[in-house]
Amino acid sequence: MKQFSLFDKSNNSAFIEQSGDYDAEQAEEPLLKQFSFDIEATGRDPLSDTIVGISLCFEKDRAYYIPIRHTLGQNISDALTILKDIFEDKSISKIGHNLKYDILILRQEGINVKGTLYDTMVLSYLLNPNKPDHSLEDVALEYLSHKKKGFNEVLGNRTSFADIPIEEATPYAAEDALLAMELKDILFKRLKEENLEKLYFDIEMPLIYVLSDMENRGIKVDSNRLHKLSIELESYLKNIESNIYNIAGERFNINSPKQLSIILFEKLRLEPRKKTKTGYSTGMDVLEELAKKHELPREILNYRTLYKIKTTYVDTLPKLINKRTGRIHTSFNQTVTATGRLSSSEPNLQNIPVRGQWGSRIREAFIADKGSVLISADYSQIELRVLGHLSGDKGLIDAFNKDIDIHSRTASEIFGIPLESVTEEMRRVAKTVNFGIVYGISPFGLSESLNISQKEAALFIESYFKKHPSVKTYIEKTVKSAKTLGYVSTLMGRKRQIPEINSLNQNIRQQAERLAINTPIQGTAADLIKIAMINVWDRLNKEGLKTKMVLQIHDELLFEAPEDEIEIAKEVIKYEMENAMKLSVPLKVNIGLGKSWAEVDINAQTL
DNA sequence: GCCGTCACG
DNA sequence: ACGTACGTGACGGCA
Repeated sequence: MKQFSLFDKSNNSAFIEQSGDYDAEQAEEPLLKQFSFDIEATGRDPLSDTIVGISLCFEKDRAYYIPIRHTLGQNISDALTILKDIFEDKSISKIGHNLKYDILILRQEGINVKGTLYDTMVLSYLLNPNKPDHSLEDVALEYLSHKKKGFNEVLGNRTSFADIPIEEATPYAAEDALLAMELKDILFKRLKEENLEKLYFDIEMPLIYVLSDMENRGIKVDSNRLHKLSIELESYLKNIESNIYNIAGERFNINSPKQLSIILFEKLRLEPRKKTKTGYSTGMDVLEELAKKHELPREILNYRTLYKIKTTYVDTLPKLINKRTGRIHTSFNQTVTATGRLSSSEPNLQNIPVRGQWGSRIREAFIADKGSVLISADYSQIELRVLGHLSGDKGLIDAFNKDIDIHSRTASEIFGIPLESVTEEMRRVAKTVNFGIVYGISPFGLSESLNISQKEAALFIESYFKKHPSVKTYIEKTVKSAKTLGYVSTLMGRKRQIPEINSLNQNIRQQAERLAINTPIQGTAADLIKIAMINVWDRLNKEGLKTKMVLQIHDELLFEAPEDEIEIAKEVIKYEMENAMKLSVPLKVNIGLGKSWAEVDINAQTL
């Protein structure tokens, strides 16, 4: 006798249906086109957890919960074998909330999900990328006015979902599948109304498969190397710490900006430069200035650098090495940023240090598997190329067509000198100007980051726009359109609402205008690399290569390739990235190669 | 749980 | 006069 528990929405209760035999036909239903599902697991880590049960919904108002590894109650042990066929059937669409998680956990069970996905979390994100929370609880509340119990609420003081009696587990689990089913219709209808269907099917939906593959693969990290680094950092920190106490004439908590303020601005009577909400700023730019007058700020800066490196990276990364795989598996979040970029967390592998000696030494610990190498491929000046395309600016297009160093070119323009006469310093200034343009430049912002007067900054901006009138009109056109429509969009039609664009408060309005300028540029670059990821991934699969995409860092992709595949992998990667989109400027990708991430960076520079 | 700080693109 | 570069995530301090 097997148990099949059913949740019936009409009387809002769950019950256990006794059925003589578990009938696959009954669950599958003939002519099944789509179904929604949700997996309950032992914890929250898809690479270590096992499935406790699965809820399934084939039609609205009725969902099933299939206990697979419940401690309390009978289980249907062959359910996964039966379900494998429908999960792997390309012609059956899968509906769920955060399907990347379910795909990952099903893979641990040997199930390779295929076919069209309707991910209500991703759908909600595309409809409103400003929404801070796309959890099922929050999306159901917004679109269905339905208050759903949180997982922890249901769990209570029990440790695992498996410890919840089936009678209690069923309504909770079944509700998730039901909600996803209901939300799919509502969200998808809205998606079509907003003309976001193509963006979903061409980019975000296939990307779910790519990201789950990357997370599943992970990256190898040499914890021995990091351990040695930690010991070295520890001794440096001890020295700097006692040096700081000597200079200050007392011991205090260096990590407390509040205590540091007292030392700097009261005891030593140094001049405060900036205020924060809570007091005087002790940020890097301020300490950099103060360092000219006193020796303490420099030591604080040194301390902070090393402390950051040690606590955030060197000591933390080894703890996140997965026991089963021996590798680090980050989460790539697809529904976080307002612009369409990905983010990475637990750990964030998109902000691993790169500058200075410590950057290299940390990246030396990111290594390829035995017999493989790491290949990095990064887009050169992606955002400025996107700006060139979006604005149609002749100067930018010409520069990229001729493959001229763009910052040097800008320098020659804003300083009014020939390209050959541009100095390193002028190039540095021009680089900042170029960044500023992409961020929605203001004289204040530019003056702050260049440490010049607002007047001088305004002159740079003026001369830039004189040389690039199309960029100026493009920016004006974008802001104007944002004011009329209330949103801006990327080349692929991704939208970001800018509700503050018509604010009467000047500060808020100007900030909104900068978002309106920056979002189409940053967002189009995000669209572009996402397309490249999908195309590279497809090609690698189709050609049966073992090369694996492991990281995305906004304009860079990192791969792990078997040594005998290096040449073909490089070719596929470069080609697919440079041809991800046909723009009015060429796309350029630099390739680096090495046994560690540090080596890859060095090689990329010299290649 | 927020704030300041700082790592990355 | 005011407060301002765009997008993230993680850490320690502190209430």
